[in-house]
Amino acid sequence: MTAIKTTVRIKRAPAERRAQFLDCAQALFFTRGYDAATVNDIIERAGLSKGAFYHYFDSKEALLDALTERVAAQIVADAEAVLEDPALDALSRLNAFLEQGRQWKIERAPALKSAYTAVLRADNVMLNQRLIDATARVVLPVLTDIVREGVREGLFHPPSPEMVAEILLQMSHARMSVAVEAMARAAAGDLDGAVALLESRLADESAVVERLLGVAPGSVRLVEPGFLRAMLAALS
Amino acid sequence: MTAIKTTVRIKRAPAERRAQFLDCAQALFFTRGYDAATVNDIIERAGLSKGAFYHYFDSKEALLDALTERVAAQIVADAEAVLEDPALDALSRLNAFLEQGRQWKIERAPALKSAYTAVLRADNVMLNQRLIDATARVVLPVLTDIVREGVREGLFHPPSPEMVAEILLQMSHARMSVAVEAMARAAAGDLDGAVALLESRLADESAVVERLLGVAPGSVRLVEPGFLRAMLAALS
DNA sequence: CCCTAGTAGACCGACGGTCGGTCTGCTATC
DNA sequence: GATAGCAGACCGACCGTCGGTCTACTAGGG
Repeated sequence: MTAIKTTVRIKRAPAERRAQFLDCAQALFFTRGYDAATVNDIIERAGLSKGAFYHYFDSKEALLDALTERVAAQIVADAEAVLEDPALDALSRLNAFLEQGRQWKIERAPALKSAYTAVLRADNVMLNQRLIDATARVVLPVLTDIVREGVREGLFHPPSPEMVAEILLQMSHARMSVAVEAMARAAAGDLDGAVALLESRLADESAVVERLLGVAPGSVRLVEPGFLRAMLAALS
Repeated sequence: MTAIKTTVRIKRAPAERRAQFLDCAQALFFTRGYDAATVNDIIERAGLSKGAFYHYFDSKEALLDALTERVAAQIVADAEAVLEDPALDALSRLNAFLEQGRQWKIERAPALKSAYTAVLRADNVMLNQRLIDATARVVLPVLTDIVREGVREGLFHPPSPEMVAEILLQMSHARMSVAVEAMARAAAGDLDGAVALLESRLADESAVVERLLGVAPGSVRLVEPGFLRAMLAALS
């Protein structure tokens, strides 16, 4: 009846296929957004079928979970060296961890702008929330440990280590919208304004963290001289 | 062919109809969730038609916006007396504002439990985010003003008034999940554990705020003796 | 040692059901 | 009779399902 279409079939290692779907989904989710990117879009980009998709993932949402999980796992993997180094005291470890984050941003600078704006779009809350949750699950324990370590070492004097770690993380999430605003300004030609905006935000954050940890001003390095300008210039 | 059904038509003031939709949607969104509650569910509950729905709202999302806007507006309206009272200094105003929040919770205690759990469900991120955004838009300026006022009065010494206000708000949002956990414990019979959990959380938050504002411990009243126990007992 | 029947599971794509949204036209009111 | 308010049949897009196909591998007979 219906003509049987014989398509070329290439078989690959399952893990590879999964990754292939995840890669395509990531690209689409971070540009069009989670809702706007349909399963058909994903399979088209992957050059695979509906059947293949649902062979590897129970649902579109399950794919999102797998994706955010992968991102979160990458973060701790990158930071492992810093987190395990026994030579560091708590403050150095915290600063090294923050530096790691800056490094991470430099490496993926090209993708960052579209990712940030995509994630913050009103119709893309799902992706944003899942990313926040997934990263929080892995980063929050790490931060809490560092703060507790600092307390043991007598370096930090926070009212509550857990709350301070939580606030540190929340501030970095809230910072995204400021970063988007800054990138917009930079794109509009106002590089100085953009730098100033983010710099003052980060200065405020630093002051808050230092106050909470009970350390001297300037101890916590949220911002590195020149970093913001280089970053914002590269992104516009 | 199909028999024409003549339904009784009741004419009402447009604002009233709008409110009717909003009421029904609110009830459904806070129980089933935003995605799960379909437009058909809403119009069925309201006893009205698709045509009526799309006569008053451009889309389902527009309805959500209107709903969150209404909630946010209610919050400032309730708090206006406290916010305008010129007799209060900044610390008293802050405490009065927090007390107002507690009062608000007592009044709507019956709906709170289901609302909290519904809002925090993974598949209900949209509702949660819109509520947070809408309330932030109205509450953040208010909090920032109070903190700035305290600085002028020489009562507060924050590293950054804006950041402190932001943190205050974020903590209260993050608190929701702790509250849900506490309500679960209370429902499981462990009222003491539930009270202890929330009490320690609020103590930590108070300590953080006091440290940030540079005021004496005990100055900020996030928790009132007996309030938590009464609340949790009523909810389980 | 090769050849082949048998099997697991990777992969296909038409189809179903649901849901947000549109459109035509009726109806009560002025 | 004109018009705003409203009814509900209808549309298209989407997610997820399902019967089935095709490839790679394995086991056992020649």
